[in-house]
Formats: sequence, structure tokens, C-alpha cells
Amino acid sequence: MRVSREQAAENRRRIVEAAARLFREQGFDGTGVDAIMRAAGLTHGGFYGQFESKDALAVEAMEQAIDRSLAWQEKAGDVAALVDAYLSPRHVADRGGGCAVAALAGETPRQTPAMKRTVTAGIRRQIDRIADLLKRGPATARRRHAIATYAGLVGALVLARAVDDRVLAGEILSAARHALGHAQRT
Amino acid sequence: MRVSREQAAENRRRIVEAAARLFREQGFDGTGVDAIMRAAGLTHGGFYGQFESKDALAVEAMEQAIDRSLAWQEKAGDVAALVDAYLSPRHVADRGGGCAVAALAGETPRQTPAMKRTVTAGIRRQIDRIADLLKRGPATARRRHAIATYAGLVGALVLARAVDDRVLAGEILSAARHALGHAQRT
DNA sequence: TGTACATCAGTGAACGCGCGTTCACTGATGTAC
DNA sequence: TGTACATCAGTGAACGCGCGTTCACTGATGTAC
Repeated sequence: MRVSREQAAENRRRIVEAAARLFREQGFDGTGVDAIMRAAGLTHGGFYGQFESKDALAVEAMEQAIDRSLAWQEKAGDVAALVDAYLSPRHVADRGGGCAVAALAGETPRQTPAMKRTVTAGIRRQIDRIADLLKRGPATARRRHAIATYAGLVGALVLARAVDDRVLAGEILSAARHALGHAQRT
Repeated sequence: MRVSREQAAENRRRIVEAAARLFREQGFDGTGVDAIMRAAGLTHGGFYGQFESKDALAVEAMEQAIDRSLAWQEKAGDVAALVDAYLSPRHVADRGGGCAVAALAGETPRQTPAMKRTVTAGIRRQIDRIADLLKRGPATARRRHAIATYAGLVGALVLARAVDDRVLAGEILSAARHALGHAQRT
């Protein structure tokens, strides 16, 4: 049953969307082509008409997730706002819709070189974005500060998600918020 | 071919050792029972004489990796020494022998409740250990500071490993070392 | 101390299952006239 | 504008493979006398 070109393009978009969410929620290994296609409202057989392989889709999904994250951050006017949004309980709970680096960076060593390149580029853009938000100091210090801030954000989110105790998770978030929110003044 | 009780106990130890290394290197999903048994010098069939399941072994391997990490850290006399050791290129490269939380925390949401408990306990002990090393300030501030430090360490290690550019990886390590090494003075 | 037998750690083939991928087919879409 | 046919997006069964797990078997170890 053929489908219009617009419909096919729309289906492709839905596949990438579903993949970006499922990969972040359950990891690359933990998410099957079958599950992605079902989430997109299709059957798994049609997958290879749209994508060369699961790995190729993974790269595309990762790129999309990173783009969305950065676009979302455009709303943050300063580092404190970005830190607050990143270290919110909402972000901890929304693994599937949140930071792709925090959700998937741990699995990248086992991924394609293309995936590593995509992740590296995403991390670079994220660092630049934070450095832009820092108003004070020379460029090299701002960049160094941006990197340390991003590391603190990713680490705190990963730890808060790894822990099975909401109180401890909250403590991790608030400790990191305190350290990173005030760091701008040092 | 039966084997002496000491030999059997020794074999069991080797299985846990191999699992602790392989899980950190390749993840839980990425490491098969077969690969673990081969790394321990045995065949895969004997696995279930020693362990109830792959998940049960994973918990034991995680516990061992965390214990070893903390024992190793006993050598560090202050936070600066711990930060330097944690954020060394050597630790970045030695994923299989390094921090189990940084290597595997991203996969824990998909693991057994027992695994989550083990990881949570490990994170708690790690935070306490860092807080003990902090000399200055009241207990609550020390704890908050310890959490932020640990988050910074884990995040920087994860980012440095995710990146396919050694220069950027080095930059991440040194930025975090700078931020966390000097943080004690604030 | 030596012998006979029960025990059981480890072997290797086999299992059921889900995975990524392929393929013959379907039938609506797009195109040529 | 209408008709006839080629195209091709999507279907669903099937593939080979590796996984976690099971099991009948082996033969050295441990034990009872």
C-alpha cells in the first residue's frame, strides 16, 4: 500500500522522533527497530526503505535530540536559568525528552565512529553555548568555566537518575545547583 | 571433570573479576555470559552452577568494582589528590578498571532493583568519602560540596570519554581539575 | 593407608527467543498519454 | 479531464545469528569403610 510522498516524509520524521525518545529512555542496545517502528505507527519491515541501518538512524536521532536541546536552551538568558532548568526534577524524570549526552554518552564508546563524531560536535556546541552565556572574564577563562559547568550538570543529572532515592536525588540536584549557580561569581 | 573446592572458589572469584571489567568496558547489554566465562578461562555452561543469573552476577561485580574504587581512594590524603587521580588520562583510558558509577550509571535505569540499590549505596559511600576529605566548614556545607565535587568528577570523566578528540578530552579534564581542585578554597 | 563409591564443578550441545535485516508481495500514488 | 500503467511505501513472513539459560554427561575430588 503505497503512500503519498508527503505522508512518507512525515512517517520518516515520526520514526526519527520516536527513535530519539526511545534511545534516550532505554539506550541504543535496549531499543529495537521493531519498537521504534511500532512507536511511529508502522510495521518494522518498512524500516529499510527509509534508513540504511539502525546505526544510521541512531546518528540521525542523536543529531535531532541535540539540536532540540540547544534550541530549547535559547530561552535561557543566563547560566543560572540554564542550570535551574537542567537540574530540575522534571529533567531527571524526562530522560526520553532530555539531554541526549547525559542519557547516552556512556554508551557511545560502543557506537559507530559517525556517532562519536556527532556526540563530540554536540558537546562542543553545548560548551560554546554556555561560554556565550558567561559575561565575565577573558575568553579562555569563560571557556574553561563553561566546560566545568557542563561537566557538573551532566554528572549531577546522571547521579540523580542513577539513585533510587528521591531525597538523595533532590540533594544531588540542589548541591549542584548551589555550586554551579554561584560559580559565576568566583 | 570435577575440581577442588579451593579451585572452584578461585574460579568464582575470577568470573566476578572478569565481569567487573567487561561490564565497565562494554556495558551490561554489551557483555555476554559467554564472553565473561571465556575471559575467566572457563566454558559458559558452568556459569549457572556458580550464579543464579547474569543479573545476579552483575550486582556482585558492581559491588566489587565499587569496593575496589573506594579502597584505592584510601591512598588519597586530600580532595586535590583524589581529583587529580580521577581526572587523569589514565582513568579516561582505563574504563574497565575505573569508576563503576561513571562507566555504568547511565545503564542502571534498565537494571534490576537490586542493582539500583547497590549503585545508590555506592554513590552514598563515595559522597561520604569525599566529605571526609574536606576539612573546612560545617558538616552540611561539606556534604553539599562533596556532592557537587563528585558530580563534577563523574560528568567530566563521562564527557572526556564520549569525545573522539584527545585535545578536547584533555581540555575537559583540565577545566574540571581547575574548578574542583580550587573549589575547596571557596 | 588403601579401596570403592558418591558427589558435583565444569563441559559442550541444545533450547527458545528476540534481534537486525531481507524479500516477495500489495495496492494506492504518480505519470504518460 | 479521464484512462492505463509503472512506481514504490509499507506489509508481514522469513532469514541467520547471538543471547541467556538448561541439561545429560564426564571424570576428578571428597568421603566412608
